[in-house]
This record gives sequence, C-alpha cells and structure tokens, in this order.
Amino acid sequence: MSKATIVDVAKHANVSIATVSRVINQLGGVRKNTEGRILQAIEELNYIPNAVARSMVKKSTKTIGIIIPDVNNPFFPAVVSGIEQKAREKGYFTLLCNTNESADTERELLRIFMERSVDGLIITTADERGDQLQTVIDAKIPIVAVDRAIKKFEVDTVLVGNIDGAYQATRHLILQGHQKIAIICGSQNTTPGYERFVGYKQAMEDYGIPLVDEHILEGDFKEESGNRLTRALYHLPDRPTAILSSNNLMTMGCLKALSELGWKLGEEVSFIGFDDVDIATFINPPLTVVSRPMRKLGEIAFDLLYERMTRSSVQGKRHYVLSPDLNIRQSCRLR
Amino acid sequence: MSKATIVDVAKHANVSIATVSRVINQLGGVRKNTEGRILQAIEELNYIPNAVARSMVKKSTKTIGIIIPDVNNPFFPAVVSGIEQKAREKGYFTLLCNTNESADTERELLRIFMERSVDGLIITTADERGDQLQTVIDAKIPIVAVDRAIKKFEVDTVLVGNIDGAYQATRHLILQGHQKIAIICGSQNTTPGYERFVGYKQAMEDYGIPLVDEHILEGDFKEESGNRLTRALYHLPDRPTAILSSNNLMTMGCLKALSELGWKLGEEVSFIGFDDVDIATFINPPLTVVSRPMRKLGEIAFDLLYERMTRSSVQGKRHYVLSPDLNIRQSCRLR
DNA sequence: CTGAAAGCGCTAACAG
DNA sequence: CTGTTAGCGCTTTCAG
Repeated sequence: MSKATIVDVAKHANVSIATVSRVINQLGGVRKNTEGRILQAIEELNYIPNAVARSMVKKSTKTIGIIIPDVNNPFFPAVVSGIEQKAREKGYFTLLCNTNESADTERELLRIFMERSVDGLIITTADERGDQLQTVIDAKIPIVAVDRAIKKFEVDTVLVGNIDGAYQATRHLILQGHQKIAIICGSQNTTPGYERFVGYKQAMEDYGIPLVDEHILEGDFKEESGNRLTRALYHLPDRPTAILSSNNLMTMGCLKALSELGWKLGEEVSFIGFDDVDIATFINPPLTVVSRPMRKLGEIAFDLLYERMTRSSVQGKRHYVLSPDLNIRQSCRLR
Repeated sequence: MSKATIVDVAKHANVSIATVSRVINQLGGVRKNTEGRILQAIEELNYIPNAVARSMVKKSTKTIGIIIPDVNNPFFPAVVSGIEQKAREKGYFTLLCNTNESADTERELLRIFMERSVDGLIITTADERGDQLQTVIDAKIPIVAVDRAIKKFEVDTVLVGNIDGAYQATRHLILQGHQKIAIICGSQNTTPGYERFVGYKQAMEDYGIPLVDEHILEGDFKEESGNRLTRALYHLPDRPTAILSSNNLMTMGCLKALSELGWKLGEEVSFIGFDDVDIATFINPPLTVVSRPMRKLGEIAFDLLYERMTRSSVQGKRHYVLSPDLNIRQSCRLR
C-alpha cells in the first residue's frame, strides 16, 4: 500500500482527476454527490496530496527560508518562534538555518534555498554588505532583514533601537553617580555591535564624561569574550565601577567572571546587560538589562514578508525600529 | 531575468537537456569540450537547478522531518544540532517542528511532513503510544525515535539511561548521608519522567530507605512546576534535606524558588538536577547534575536514519541506550 | 457540473 | 558521447 495518487482516487471514485483536484482544493462547483464519493475514496485510500507536485505547477512552495547567525544565542530562537507562529497560521512552513556567523555558510545556504524555491527569506545576515543576496534579489524573492540591516539592497527591515537602548543604560549608570563606566562591545562590524557602542558614547559625551580607552573593549558576542574581557577590566589599575555588556551571551561570560573573581556584583561593580537572560531575575542581585521585544520582531518580520509574497506590489521598502526597554532591577547601585 | 531552466541552458550551449542533466549531476560521459560550453552557459544564465522538479522525478526530497516537543528546552536544540550537522554533511536538509507537547499538533505536523514527502523522520513524540505514526509507517518512511520510545511500532530508537542516571544521583545523595531525599518528577506518562522516578525508587529501596509520599512530587518538565513544587517541599513539616529534579527546566524553577525562599543551596538542602544547565558551573555552589550526551544522541539518530534511507534493508530495529554522566560539583553536602 | 489535455522542470531509460 | 522521449503528480485552461 504505497502512496495513492490523485489518479488512484479518481479511478476509485469514477471521476476525472480534475474533479478530484477541485474537491481537494475546495474550488467548489462539484455536485454534493460526486464530492461525497471522492471524499470517501480519499479516505479509503488514505490519499495525501503530494505537495512537491503541487509546488511544481503552482510555482510556490509555501515555504520560507530563515537564516540566523547563531542558534546558541537564545535571542534568535525567540525571534524565530515569533516568525513561525505567524507563518504556520498562514499555512507557510519554515526552513531554519544557522550560519555560525560564517559568510560562506550563508552563501551556501542561500543557494540551497534558491534550489528549493523558497517563497520568501527572513535573514539576520553574517555579512551586512549584502552582495551574497544578489541571486535572491534577481529572482525577485522577497527578503526581510531582521536585527541587522543590508547595505547593498533596499529590503524591508526590522531592527531594534540599539543606540537608544545603550544610551538609556549608560545614562542610568551615570545618573547613579558612576563615571568609570566600561563597555564590553560586540563585533564592531555588525550594526548592533557598533550602534550599542554609539549609544554608550553619546551618553558619556552628553554628560561630559571623558571616554577611557581601557574601558572600551571589543568582544565578539560570544560568552568567552565576555568572560575574558571582564577579567581584563578587573586587572586594570583604574578599575571601572560599572560595566555595560553588549549582549546576553557575553553577559553570561561576565557573570561567570565576576563570580570567579569574587568581584561583587551590585556592590563593587554595577552591571547592565543587553538582552534579558533567563537567570536575570534569580541571581543575586537580580540583573538590570536592556530587553528587546524578540517575538514581536519575528512577528513583524513575517507580516512584512507575507505582504510582499501575496500582494504583488507593495510600494517602497519599510523600516521598523522597535524600542527596547530598560528593565531596572538591582545590579546597579548608587555611588 | 526570471529563473533560467535546464531548457534555456541546453539551448544556450547547443546541446540537449539530457546532456545538461549529465553535467549538473556529474554523471560523467560528457566530452570535456561540451561540458565546458554547458558550464559556461550555466554561469551566464545564472542557472540554479530546481530541486522541486528533481524531487518530483527522483521521489526523494533529501529532506528529513524532525519533531520535538519543546523548543524552549535547550536539551532539544542541542540534540537537533547533532542531527543537523550530520544531515548537512550527507546533503540532507531538515524540517524542524515543535509540538509543544500537543499530540494534536504532532498529528498535523506529521501530515504536513507526509505531504512534503520527507525522506525520513526523527521524532521525540508527545504521545508514546504512537498511533499517530500509522500513516508514516504505511508509507514506509523510516523513523527514528529519540529520547522517548514508541510503543505501537518497532522503530529504531536512541535513548539515554534514565533509570541509571537517576539511580546514580540518588545513590550519591544517600552515600552522603541523606535520608530525606525528595524527587520532583517529570510527567509520569512519558518514559523519561517515569524512568527517572524508577531509578530514584530503586536506589532508595536498595539502600533500605523508606519512600515518603510527601517527598515524591509530580511536575510537568516546565519551569513553573519546579518552582511550585520546591515551595511545597519547603513548607513541609518534615522538610527534605536533598532534592532531585527531573529536568533542566524544572531545575531552573527550583533554583529560583530556593533563592526566593532563602533556602540555602548546598548548606540547608543538597540538590542534583537532571541535565546540565548553562548556569550550573557559575552559581554558588556549582550544581551537581546528571548530564546527557545531547549532540551524540542526535548524531546517532541521524546515522540510524541515514542507513534506513539509503540501504534498502537493514534487518531488525536497533535500540541504543546512551549512558548519562553524574557530574559532581558542590551542590551536595555531607550530612 | 465534469472531463481531456497541456504542461511545470527534471531524470532516466533507450537509441543512435 | 549525445539526443529523444516518456513520465513524476498535480493544476489549469478549454470544451462539452
């Protein structure tokens, strides 16, 4: 009993395959009686339509590709659940792939997506220049950029206010009396990494606090760098009294370092992290963080994509910038 | 310039589509010269083979479906990365879906997988009875069960030694002098949930320690239940001196509860969790846990599936049981 | 309301 | 070595 086809159903119900197709796709215009026979045949033969064949003629796979740079960063899975929920509602399926921040892997993945004819693409790219997207653009496949912009092409984009978030965090620290505020930056060749630094810098300047080179360290958004750089700060002759970490993974590294060094969080050093981490509320003291609306990001991304995929011409590319929230808990103390 | 096909390439290179197909698929038997012309045509036209059309005739999509019950549990993404790496190496692509422990969602997903003709299925089912797999079995699509067995059908299975792990953990506690050992169980209608309880029970019995009903609580593998049940234990007149938590999410809940209650981990109450959590090593004291080889689980799962998909007849179903490790850190104290 | 027939882009015999 | 041709399972005119 291997895989009934539409032909089998047609024979079984004594109709043509066209009619079967009509009822499968609920196109109407079929007599109740015939429809009944067909439904019954489908049932009896355990017929399941072949989506591959359908895609072939419809030239639509009802599949969207999603590319993220790091599965191990909980931020992305959270964004992805936002996308997936919306997608499933609309009958779309997702192909989720991880580049590990490698531009080469991204190219390869993009090619596979093209081969598999995805109807749309949602991407947090590993290379914001965007040349790798040329073929996708040429094929007129809708693209939505999430969290990181694409320089080379005009595409719908949904970001969060990184400058804003970092500014708020830094100001919070300043208003509490801190002057020696260090920042552990993310990769400066990514927009989020760069912008968070900009927000920090702006706040410092606005409040007339001179920047100290030793207090500005560049990590790579991975845990290890957070750990390493926190240690570096600790061993500075002019130790900072507050630290701003540019993402969740590095925050984890920082926290481990603090604990290992015995550098008392909230007492000897104030701390704010970018992105909420699941332990934020239960470590002692609870962590003040800049939180980003992750699911929302994904939902909006899919909505934008969906419009492009269905409505033939949405004029102009849209740019969304969602606001982050400063989530004040107890890891910052007045000086 | 919308999507060149094999026909375009053939015309451009002045050969037949069959020859083009030969070079695309590297079947050999094509004169160097012709091959050159074809390659050039492909280049010039930006031709990308259409995987949908290929699947249609080859009756293989080079896609495997993966079903997991909870994306928010880091255990599963870890298993999945093991699967994906192996899969990608072999040229397979994965369709990853989450059921949220809903048997209905699982049915729906299974149907979609069938429609999309996945070549194989790796599943951690939300319903171990397995009736929902009937159609997949009928279609002779290979299945590998991971972490949870399937009762109704004989399928390749890869599990971890839950009884063993829980036994080791419990014994460790006992040997440290604990008698009042509580267990926060996972759902008892899942094998892992049940078996971990069995391991606990066996150890208790082997060492002649009577079971106390109030010390045996059933959670649902979610964080909230870990939190709630820990509180319940705390308020018991006969408070336990050690707790065994049946999974990572519940462990997080337990830890939060301990911290909120001021119930001193490692001092007033010893603790062992099933599954490593990323904060295990950096909270104070570091957590003793039963750790499972997650990536390995995924890798083996794919290997088994791959054999079934490629070799026509592998005789008999295989069952793997991987050993967990008791990772001793400092959250348990001698009494 | 229903059926016949023409593809969708590609692979796989089978001929030459 | 290369070309011709028959499908793969389904949707979609176009006729009846």
